[in-house]
Amino acid sequence: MNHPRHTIVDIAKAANVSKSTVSLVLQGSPLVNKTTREHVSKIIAEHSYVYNRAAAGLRNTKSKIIGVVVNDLTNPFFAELAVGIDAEVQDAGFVQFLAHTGESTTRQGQVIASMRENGICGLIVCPARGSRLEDFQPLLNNKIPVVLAVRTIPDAGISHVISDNHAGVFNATKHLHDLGHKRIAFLGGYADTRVFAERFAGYRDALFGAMITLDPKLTTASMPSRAGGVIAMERALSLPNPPTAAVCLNDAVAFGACDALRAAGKEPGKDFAIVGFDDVIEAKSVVPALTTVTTDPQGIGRRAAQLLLQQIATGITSEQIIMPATLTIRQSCGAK
Amino acid sequence: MNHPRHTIVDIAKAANVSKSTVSLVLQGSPLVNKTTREHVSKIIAEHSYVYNRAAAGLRNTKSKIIGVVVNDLTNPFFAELAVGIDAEVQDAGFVQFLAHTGESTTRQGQVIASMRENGICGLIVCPARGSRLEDFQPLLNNKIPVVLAVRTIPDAGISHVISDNHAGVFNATKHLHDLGHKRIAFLGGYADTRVFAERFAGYRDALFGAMITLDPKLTTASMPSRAGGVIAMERALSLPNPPTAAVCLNDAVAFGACDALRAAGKEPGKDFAIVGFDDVIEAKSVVPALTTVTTDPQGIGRRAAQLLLQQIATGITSEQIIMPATLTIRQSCGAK
DNA sequence: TGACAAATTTGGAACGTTCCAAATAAAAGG
DNA sequence: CCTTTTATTTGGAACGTTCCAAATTTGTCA
Repeated sequence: MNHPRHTIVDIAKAANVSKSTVSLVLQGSPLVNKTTREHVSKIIAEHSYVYNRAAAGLRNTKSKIIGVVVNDLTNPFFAELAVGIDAEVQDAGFVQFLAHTGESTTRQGQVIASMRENGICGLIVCPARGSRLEDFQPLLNNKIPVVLAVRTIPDAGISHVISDNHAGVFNATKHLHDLGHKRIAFLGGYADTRVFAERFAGYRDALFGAMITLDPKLTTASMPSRAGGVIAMERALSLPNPPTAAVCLNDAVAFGACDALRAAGKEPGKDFAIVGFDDVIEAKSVVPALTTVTTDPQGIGRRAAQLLLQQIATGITSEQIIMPATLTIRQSCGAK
Repeated sequence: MNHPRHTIVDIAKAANVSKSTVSLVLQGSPLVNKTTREHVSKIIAEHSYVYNRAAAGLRNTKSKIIGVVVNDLTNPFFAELAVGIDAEVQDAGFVQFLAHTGESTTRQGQVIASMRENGICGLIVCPARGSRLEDFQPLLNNKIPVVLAVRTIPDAGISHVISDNHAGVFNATKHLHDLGHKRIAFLGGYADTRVFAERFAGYRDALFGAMITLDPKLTTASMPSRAGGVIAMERALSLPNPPTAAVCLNDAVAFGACDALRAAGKEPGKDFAIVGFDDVIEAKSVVPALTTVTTDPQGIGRRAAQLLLQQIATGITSEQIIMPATLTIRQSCGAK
């Protein structure tokens, strides 16, 4: 039962044809005669021959391997994204190297280098915080397409697929205003990140549209995590004239904000309106269910993969795609 | 700025040495003179040369690529598992193909075949439901190590790393009994799966140890999902002599069971004790926080990767590893 | 300084494919 | 039946590396 690994030459010998013919059969070339093809195919199956793609790639440089680098697979949002990419990549007959960086740019550099040595023909990255254009320049210099997903790098001109942060937060803020709130906070995140800038702009513009002057005290930066949410909310509640509602940078911050509210004896959704961003899976099962901005991570993944595959096929043409982000109203905003 | 892709020969030419010397430098061989090494290294850096691992692999067959196949990346449990594998694999200087099967054995077959063509030297699989030994036989015939994670295939003798389902549920059941419960249900899952069999055995044996005769009516099979949990609990509650506590196949079922309890006007943790299995991330943040069996998916992943790497290095020796599963007591069981 | 040993460097074959140009076989046309 | 055309098949070079055996350089010691 222990078959040794066969090569195209073994098959050729067994089928009594030349290796070229076997190669042709493997590629499904129309040049080879029907009977020959059938005969050779049979031998191939019998020998449980395995095609060696690496060897093939040596001649014609276009591999069918793409690299996928994700900053945090543990986060359901990014896991969904990876699944979306995977689906598209598999359907196209490609295979993917997937690596997790845990927000480490060092790790990111290492895995990208390794993937390059292993001959990827394209790369999809959710860049780790602090990534710079230089981190991807070597790829681009070699005309290896790169697509950034979810996060982008300012002014780099690299293709990307991100969600509509501005519109999402704009609508979330507007919704809170429509519910009658006048003092709406913006909680969590750090101002030097792209995501913060875009979401904050949505908040600012919605307030402007509602004729509310922006009170800088109502914007509290913090880590974009649950712990950060606690801190941000505590600070907001301690203001002389505290807010009655808050838009949070993301769902994790929103959960933390709820924790802090309860600790202060307020019930989220009743005494205070909370909106998140991302619509992670817990959002709908938590109590009160979180009103949040829904993005479609699988969709972003699919789109990023499509974009990359297209660039691989037809050469590089940078393209920026913005995916819709819609408000999903649940209990935490207090809407009926 | 547009560097073409250089080869070892280009470097040799530029450095005025033979390609063999460059190869030696790349491998960090002690044979090459210090000055030469430095000179060549400099040229390599200047030319931003990228090593071609595929070409190298052509001669010495041992690639540094492993395949990872996961049935459902969307499930945080498996995402964590993937991260654990990833960490170990990266540290060992390997790179991984990762694919998601979505429980489709067809998809699984395709990706494994594809990975094989791409020259993986080992494979870690969380097999899709319904996987058979034959699905992995070709790999094994070629002496490519395979490690199953989380799920196993009966009597296949393939290496695996799973968690201690029996002990986990045994302790969970015992805990409920210690809290005074006499009628304890076992909810969710289908009897023809391995996981069900093992967890159910833990339940059965704990009851036996507590001198409680097993009432078959208290075991309700259903889909191992939240929806399945709802159905299973509804059925349990409709019994003439309903249970007062339940061990659920996994956390998803437990969440569904809570939904059904509330629908029936009972509060989980107060009027009814619930225990889950897996300790998914939501478990601790949900209300009431879920008492559940904690496994360490990252740890399982790491261990599986270690096992695989060891088998790759030293040849195949099948090994079965069982990782501990401990009870994490929170609110849903009603313990003080 | 010459002989020998040790250290370093080097061509070329090999790995499993593809692709080209050329060879061969089969079919068609006169 | 011979020539042309068309259909099929086929060696060999090439891809970028490694590894071996052999060549070359350097160092040591009498």
